[in-house]
Amino acid sequence: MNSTVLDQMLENWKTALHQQGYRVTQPRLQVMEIVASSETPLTPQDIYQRSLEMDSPPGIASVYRTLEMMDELGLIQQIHQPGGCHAIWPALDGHQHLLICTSCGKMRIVDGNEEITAYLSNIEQQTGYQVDEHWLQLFGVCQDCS
Amino acid sequence: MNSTVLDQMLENWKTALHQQGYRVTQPRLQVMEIVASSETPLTPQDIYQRSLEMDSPPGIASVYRTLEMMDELGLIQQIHQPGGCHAIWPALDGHQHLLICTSCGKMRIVDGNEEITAYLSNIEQQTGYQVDEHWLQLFGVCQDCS
DNA sequence: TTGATAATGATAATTATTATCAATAAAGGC
DNA sequence: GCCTTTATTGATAATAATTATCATTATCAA
Repeated sequence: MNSTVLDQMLENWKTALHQQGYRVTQPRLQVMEIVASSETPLTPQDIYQRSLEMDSPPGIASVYRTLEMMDELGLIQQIHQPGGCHAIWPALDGHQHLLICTSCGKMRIVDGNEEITAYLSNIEQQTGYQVDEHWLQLFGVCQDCS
Repeated sequence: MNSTVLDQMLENWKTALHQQGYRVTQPRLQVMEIVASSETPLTPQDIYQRSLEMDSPPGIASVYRTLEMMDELGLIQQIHQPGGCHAIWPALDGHQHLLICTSCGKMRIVDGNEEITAYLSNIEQQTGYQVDEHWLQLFGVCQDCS
């Protein structure tokens, strides 16, 4: 992310805060700058650690508060990585794609793996990456709940 | 998940433990039964809470230990839900699919959204669910790292 | 410049997870 | 079926992450 793009992103974010009636404060700017300029996804703790190298760094509580606000405004997204999260489900045969009802929590397996496999091959060719793993999870409302 | 399927799953899991030299203990069976019979993904804490209704429930440490073991054996998978995890990334325009290098952590956006959109329509028709949200994340090794 | 108040920092409280270690129970050999 | 070995457990301490509290501070509209 080059400097111009970064500046643009920060400007957009500041505008979003203003539009929603949030104050543009020093701690918020510091967190936003770290998030915008990172090459990799960062945890709140990562962000706090990096902020400590700045002059008068924000408190840890402000880091969390700023991230929560940015999430509400849709300025950031959460990235889910292997080894990260916590909910458990039996591993049935092979790789599966899950459809979770956001109302009742029920899950079901969806098929159509061939289409995804084809999609992944395309991606590998386009990017030169070797894709070892993928997650596809769908969230929606089941017939019982809608 | 009906009773026969559940029993079969528990049998398979017990066999897996034996084959890997793990003992089949009461606490492990209790955790496995809860996981196998649940209609929804459960957190370790959920599982612990449910276990408290059983006779001589396992300690919380055994719940974590059992889940860790089951994960190593591939008996369970982790489910990642909105609001759950912790790594942060700027939300760029619209919905995006992310390709993360498991070696250096770098991310890139992949395209091909049309294919995924078509796939999702199929799913909606097949299942009757209204799919509101989806996550597709790819993990692999980038050219620099391989 | 000032006043109202949103936001902050410091820190306490809460929650989740992992580590420790003496006591216990699973499983193979008899 | 009973021993013996030792993997596993439970209780709990330690660690880590997140959230809540509240007096003080800084933003920003007037």
